[in-house]
Amino acid sequence: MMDMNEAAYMLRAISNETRLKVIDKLRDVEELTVSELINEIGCEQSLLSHHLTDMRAKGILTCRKEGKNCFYSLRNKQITQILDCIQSCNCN
Amino acid sequence: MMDMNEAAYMLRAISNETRLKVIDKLRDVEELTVSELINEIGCEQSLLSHHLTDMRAKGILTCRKEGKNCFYSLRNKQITQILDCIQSCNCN
DNA sequence: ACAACACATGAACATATATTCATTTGAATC
DNA sequence: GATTCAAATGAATATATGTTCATGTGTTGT
Repeated sequence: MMDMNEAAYMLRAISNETRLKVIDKLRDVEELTVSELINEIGCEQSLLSHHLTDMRAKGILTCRKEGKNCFYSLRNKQITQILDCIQSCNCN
Repeated sequence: MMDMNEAAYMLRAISNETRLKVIDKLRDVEELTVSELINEIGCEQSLLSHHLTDMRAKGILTCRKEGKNCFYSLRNKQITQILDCIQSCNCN
């Protein structure tokens, strides 16, 4: 049987508007810098940074540094399926 | 584009160990009483009741009263796909 | 060396969520 | 009608999560 505690932990790590937007933005592109994400999402720098740091710590994102920039990408693209899931559930 | 705020709201409504267990238990059966859920999950009555009430309010569960018992079921079975999703992501 | 840029960090605070405990409600049984 | 059972509710508390603001760090360009 599945570890529901672990599952809940991972779900909590993405159950936030900003975080879902990050995942959505990274859906079809390989990587984006923090600045690009800020512009796309329209979120304050510090707030986004906190979210990114935590998502990285939880294994949802990875980042690659290059000069001044930091390129973020999804560690596992499969996570985007959850977006499709909720949508198809139309639990609204 | 998808409403990420709404999506996050629904995800938050299930991002909890007990709640995921409820969904999991209701996966393959039509309905279960609160007492049955308590036994299956091993959760305190009041705590489970709070979760059930909230999940009902958020449209994840429905319930049918019959005598002393209350039979809970998933409003939309599709929500169980999210469990498969997280599992296949093996984000752990 | 200094300024500007991209991003991270930490502390403080606000808000949301989870948990417990005591009590209540309604239905069934005696 | 008093007791028992199934479940819900409310208040109080604990814990987690989100947000802001000020500051720090490393890098680039001058």
